[in-house]
Parts: sequence; structure tokens; C-alpha cells
Amino acid sequence: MTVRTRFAPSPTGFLHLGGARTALFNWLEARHRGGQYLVRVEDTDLTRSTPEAVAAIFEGVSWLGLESDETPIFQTRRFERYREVAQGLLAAGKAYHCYCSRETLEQMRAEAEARGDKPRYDGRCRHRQGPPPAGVTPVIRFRNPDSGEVVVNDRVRGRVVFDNAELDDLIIWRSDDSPTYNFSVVVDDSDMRITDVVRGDDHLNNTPRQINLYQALGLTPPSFAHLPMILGPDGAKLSKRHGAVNVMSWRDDGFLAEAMINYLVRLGWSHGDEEIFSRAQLVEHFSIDDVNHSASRFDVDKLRWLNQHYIKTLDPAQLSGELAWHCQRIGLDTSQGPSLADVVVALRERAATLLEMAEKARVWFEPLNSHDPQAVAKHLGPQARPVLTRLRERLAGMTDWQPARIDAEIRALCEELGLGLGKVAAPLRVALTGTQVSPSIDHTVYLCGQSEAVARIERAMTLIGSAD
RNA sequence: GCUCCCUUCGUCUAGUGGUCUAGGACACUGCCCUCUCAAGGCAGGAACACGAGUUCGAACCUCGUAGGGAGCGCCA
Repeated sequence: MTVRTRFAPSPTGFLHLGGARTALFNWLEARHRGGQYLVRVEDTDLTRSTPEAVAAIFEGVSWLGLESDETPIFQTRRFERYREVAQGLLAAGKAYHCYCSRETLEQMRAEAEARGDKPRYDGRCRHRQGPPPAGVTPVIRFRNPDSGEVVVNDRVRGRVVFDNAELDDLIIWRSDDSPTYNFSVVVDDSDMRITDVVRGDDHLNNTPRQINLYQALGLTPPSFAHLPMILGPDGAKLSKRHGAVNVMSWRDDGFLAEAMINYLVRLGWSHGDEEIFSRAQLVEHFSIDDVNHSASRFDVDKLRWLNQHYIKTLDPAQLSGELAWHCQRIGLDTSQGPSLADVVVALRERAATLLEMAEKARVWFEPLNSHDPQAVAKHLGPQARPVLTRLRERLAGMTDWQPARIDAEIRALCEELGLGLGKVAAPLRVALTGTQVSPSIDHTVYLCGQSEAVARIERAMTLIGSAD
């Protein structure tokens, strides 16, 4: 039997970090075992699901390269199928109509709580006699077994046993004529021939109910794997309070999908001491069986480290496309000026994100209209005049504008003036960038372009007098 | 409250009864390299939640305690 996994988000918001990792683990498990990975949209809650959320989730899934192998399934398009199955359960006496009002249910819960019991439905409509109460639209409840136990052989948790006595008769069909989660999941996973259910920890307690449904339906349950949660840096459940829980906000902040995937996979999974994994390596090594039991915290520093690793190692040409997007977002016009691939090479060891890189690239794409007074005071004193004068002459005379040639020219000047590189690079750096910090001086000069470099040196020379 | 789950450096983790004076990575500190900033190299501090038990021997097995989490909806 070929392995089939699924990622089943409910479209009530964007794709969050936890959902992204669930999708990733499903995708990897399917790929590792040569099977298929599917996406199913759980939109049975008509009041909370929105088309915008569907689009947002697909955008996140696609950014991470975790698209469904088959056309995504929407639960709202399958209501007739759920209805058919629910009616079958009713006809077989494995489900029944319940006419209890929400108020009655609320009262039942309150009473149970007062007794110190677990709030649950008492099954009073199981054997209801007589004509149905007028004006009440019933719900359909599944008749859960009263005794015995349900064993979940979870691939990450191991053997987990639940007593049927703890479970009540869950509603499978609402009075507004729609199916509920625990029911539609079972019908779908079965119809979609899902062999391995990989989902969040929060569903472990739903699993025995679902297994009972499978059994009532005469179906064999799939295997289950419940993933530990991802917590915020403070150890609390990840929420809006922690800022970026939306995966797309990480892209917007300059993170690469490669880094995100690599980071997420290491939350709860590892392969010896290795930290860096390509897609191919993940597909080769990943197994749900190796997933941890405990929740993990989200650590931005480690994500940043991975992000910079990929910035340093990925092809500059590929990165330049993404950098262009970020430059545009911060209002940088890159149609003139150096090539973005050259910018990547100069800045990849100095920026942990593409957004930081775009900000640092400003100096080559915008006119230089101010100089840091401290930098000017420190490096543009009278002693800088002969240095800048000769620099302007040598750079203006160059015919092959390349970093290596520029470097040679600067070093030759150091020789000529009997100065160390620092004595020449410092004023030049201030002249070209207005600051004391930039990439290596040859690249900084190179990226300015010959005429602009000369112009900036000339402008800096006018600052020398005013510095003292 | 009830049911279920979890517990190794600050963080992510390796570890499946002896090879553990517990390994790696991020972060942190120091040194080196160096035109600034980085990147890189080297070094350092830093953990088996606690208590019993099983065993010649326990981070690893069992039980208990404490702490944390999830679920208990006509949400998913």
C-alpha cells in the first residue's frame, strides 16, 4: 500500500509556524517513503472560514515548496458525502438524534464541573421515546461505546490507552446541517486513502473518538503520529503576542524558505549531530519515527544563523532575484547602479537577512547626501587631503573596473605614500559611504562605480576644511 | 476538577544499561586573523527536574513527587 499523508489546515487565518512544520513533516514522511502528500482544507466551520485565509495558507505552503501532490480537497464540497455516511450511521443505530438545547448542555457541563467531574454529555437522548419535540432541529450524536478501552499506537508517543468511559457521545452533525470536525476527518482520511495521519499534539485526545468512528464504520484506522508543539521563546504557547507566527512575515523580514525549512525540521527532529540539511538529504533521512516527544521553543537567533548560512552558500544570481524584491519593498530603485549579484557577494557575510542586506545596499543606489560627523572628524582631517587627491587620480585613470584591480591600485598607493592600508581605506570609506563601516574597501569602491566613486571623493575633499 | 502528554547546557538537540569526568549546534565570553564591520579559526563557561526502586552498574528501565502542556465546544 503506498503511503499517503495529508496536511489539513482550517482556513481561519494565515499559515502559522506550527502548521508549516506539520505540513513539512507530512511532506517529508511521504517523500521519504515514496508516497503522496495531499492538502485538504478543513472549512466546515462556515462562520470562521474565509477565501482570504485559503489564499493565505496556499501562499505559505507554496513559498515553502510544500504543495499538494493532488488537487486540494475542500470539505465544503463534500457535504453530501458526509451526509450519506451520517445517515448510514443513523440507520445502523450507531448514531442518534439529540434534541438537547444548548442551555441544557451548558447546565449539564456546569453540574459536572460542580461535582468535580469531567464535563460530558450524559447520553440522555440515546433512548428518547415519543415524538420529537416540536420546533427543535436535532443534532446527530455518535453512539460511543460505554466500556472497554481504545489503544492508540502512536508513532511518536508510543502506546496510549484511553477508557471509553471517559468519552461521551460526540456530535457529528450540527443543527445547522453541517458536519463536525471529528466526523468529517474520519470520512475524508478514509476516502482519501490516507495511511498516515501526522498532526499536532492537540489532536491526541481526539484520536480515540476517531478510532471508534472508524470501527463503527467498519473501516481500518490509519496510523497516527502526534507532533509536539512549538512554543514561543518564553515557553508559552505560540501566539500573536510573540509577533511573527505567520510564516509569510518571515519571508517579508528577509528570511529564505531554505532556512525556514531547515530550522523547522530541527524542531523536534534530528539526525545525529547534523544541522544543515538540503531537501534531498531531508527526504533521505527523515522519519516520523525519529521525532521527539517534547515541545520546543522557537529561537530566532538560530533561524538567523541558518538564514545567513544559506545567504552565504546559495548562488548569488538566485539570491539577487529575492534581494530585488526586498529592495523594491523598501523603496530602493535598483534599475541603475551595481548588479545585485555583486551586492550579494559584498554583503552576504554581513547580513543575516535579505532585508538587512537591502538596507545596507542603500549606499550604492541612493545619492550620498550626508556624512556621519564623527566619521568625518576622525578620518577626514588635513592628513586625508593628499590621500584622497592621489586616490581620485588613480581611480579616475583606471580602465578595468574590477575589485581585484581596485585593490591593487589602492595597495600601490599605500606603497607610494608609505602608509598602511588602514590609513588609506578609512578616509576612502568615509568619502564613499559617509560612515566608518562597510564591506572590504575594494568592493565598496567597486560597487560605487567609477564615476560615482570619483565624484564622492571630490565631494569629501570639500569636507576636509570644515572638519577642523 | 477529570483524562492524556511532556521533562538532558539559556535555546535546539545527541544519547536506547557500562564507550558519559554527558557530545554537537545557536547564543554568550576570550584569543587569533584583519582596511572597518562581518565572516572564519581556536579556546572557555554552561545540562541529565527531584526522590525512591531494579541492577555489579542508570541520563537511559519501574514507581512516586514536582513543574509544564494539551483536551474536556453544535472550533478545528
